[in-house]
Amino acid sequence: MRIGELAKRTGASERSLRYYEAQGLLSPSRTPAGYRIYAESDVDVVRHVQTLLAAGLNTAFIKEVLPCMVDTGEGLAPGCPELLPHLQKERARITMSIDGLATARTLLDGVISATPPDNTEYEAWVARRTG
Amino acid sequence: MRIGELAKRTGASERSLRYYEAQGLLSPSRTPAGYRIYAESDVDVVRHVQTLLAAGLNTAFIKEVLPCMVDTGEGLAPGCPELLPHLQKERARITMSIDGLATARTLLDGVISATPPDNTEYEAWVARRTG
DNA sequence: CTTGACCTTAACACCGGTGTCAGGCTTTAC
DNA sequence: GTAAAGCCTGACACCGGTGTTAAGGTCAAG
Repeated sequence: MRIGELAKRTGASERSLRYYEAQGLLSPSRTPAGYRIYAESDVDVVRHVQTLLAAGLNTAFIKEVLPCMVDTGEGLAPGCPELLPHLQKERARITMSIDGLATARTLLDGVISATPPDNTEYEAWVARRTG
Repeated sequence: MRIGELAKRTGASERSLRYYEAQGLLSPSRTPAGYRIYAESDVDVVRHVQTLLAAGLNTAFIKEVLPCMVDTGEGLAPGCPELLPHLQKERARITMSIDGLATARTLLDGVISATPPDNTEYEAWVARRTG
């Protein structure tokens, strides 16, 4: 498929897909005219990239990890031992991050539940905004 | 206390503390010479700021929320009704973010557990690095 | 008086993925 | 043949909190 379709199917912008390629995360083939042609499996690759990017991993590390995430149909391919330390560091960072987010959410919950049950003021505010 | 002590007690850099002030999150008093003097309660304020910043809220919104987080000793002060919609939006975003992080962690767990039990190569790599 | 720790403001730079625009080529549809 | 949609490369800008440095003021201790 071409870049437009991949963008639609993954939700990634064309800009991002080209960026991923520049970082070595994707290697689409090309038509004689230079158009990028992506394999069906690239849909999953992009999804993985999106997930890991959102989790704070950078493209350099994702590039190293991706080859270890090739699904051979029967589980994952044998992993990359030399990546293990960094892999575990990232995992720990993600866990810390989740904890921080949970703490922040609890903090917000406190504020939310402390909001006066009398929400006259809020309703007036909404009425003002929505005209 | 002065800025150096607050920095030590909160882990925030002096740079960050001055930035928070510039954004209206802190309003320390000043000595005649211009030194910032922080109240004891500012320690908690900074901790809240750190928590919310780490959760992706920006300083502009934190500035609005902070007054609603004044602990009156007996629970929180009555909240700010007009903030409720944004508050809930941020809460939802945090929850989405947690979900995304959990997904990423599961993905990494797959790679980690797919690493060959034979870690000869990794040990050799460690030996090489640690000399 | 001087040294050194601590403080002040101001300015510049960075990260790193993404938005966006310009100028131009290719393919598809009519 | 022509219009429209799609794709190409390249370049500039942004976010927004933080690091860092420069040039200087303040203050307690020796």
